[in-house]
Amino acid sequence: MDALWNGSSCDWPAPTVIISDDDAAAAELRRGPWTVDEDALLAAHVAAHGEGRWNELARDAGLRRTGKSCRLRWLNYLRPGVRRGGFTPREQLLILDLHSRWGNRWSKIAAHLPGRTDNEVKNYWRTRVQKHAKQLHCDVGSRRFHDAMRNLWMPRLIERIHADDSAAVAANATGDVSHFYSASPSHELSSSSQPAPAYRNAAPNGSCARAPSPDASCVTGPSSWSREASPASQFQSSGSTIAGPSTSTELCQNGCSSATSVDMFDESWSELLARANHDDTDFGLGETGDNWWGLEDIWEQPL
DNA sequence: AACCTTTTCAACCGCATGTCT
DNA sequence: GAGACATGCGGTTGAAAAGGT
Repeated sequence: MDALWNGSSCDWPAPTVIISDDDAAAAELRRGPWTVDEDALLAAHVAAHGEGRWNELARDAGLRRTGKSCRLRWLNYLRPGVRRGGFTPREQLLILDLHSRWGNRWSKIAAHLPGRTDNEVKNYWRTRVQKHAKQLHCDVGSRRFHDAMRNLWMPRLIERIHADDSAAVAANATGDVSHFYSASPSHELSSSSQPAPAYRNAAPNGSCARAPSPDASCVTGPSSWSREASPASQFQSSGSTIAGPSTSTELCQNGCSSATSVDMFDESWSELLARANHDDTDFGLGETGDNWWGLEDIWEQPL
């Protein structure tokens, strides 16, 4: 295989690779980071011809990329509504909850986080959550770690969510956040009356500035509130009275308007470590079944 | 300032599944 | 039904950025 760096108008060039001798003139495919020109080309062709048939699109657009690469670039970066930047506390809470239910079903989890991609969720889990499990000297699938999540991190997230809500209310001087905690599952992504999400301004400290992008903002297009129908009904609490959002969709919808993004682990970790390192602390939990830290349980806990 | 280590995340890979002929 | 091709998914990689010494 013959790889070489191919200069371009981008900040950094992408290498090209010869796939096989049989592919003759069309054999050179670019790999690595996408250039601004490539992004523009891809976006223009998707706008003109729609998504799908990626191999054909790549060929027609003159992009020396595989169809797979084009699809990935579009879905993870160029697609309208893609959000970038740190996860809000609500999003973090939702990820923890949904992962406890579904495991590494990243695309399924991401589907409940408007504008977030499976890649982002997956990266979050691997870099943040697994890192802290490692610090605890346990596996993310272990009871010990689940208990730590349930008793320290998730309550902290909820506290933070409440604090953010209160701050938002104070700022808006409306004095009413009851809609945030409505037990009704009617708050769906497709709501046409959804106000412009505040998350457009929520990207923390330039976290979206790394990759070459034609778009300086961290949202590449219109909000994706109505992007898809969400199976929110499966998250409704099972008849119990809960203090928080009744559905994950609701949780995320509200969370996406949160203006802050903080890794709550960082805030509570010294405490967590102190407790966890004190022999085999079990955090005083009894057996709660397979779903150790589902949202329904968390919301019912006194803070 | 220079070097080294760690963290982050975009992009790639292989495999599974779906769709078309 | 079989084969070819397209698409989607989850795991992994590697380079840039950030942090530490």
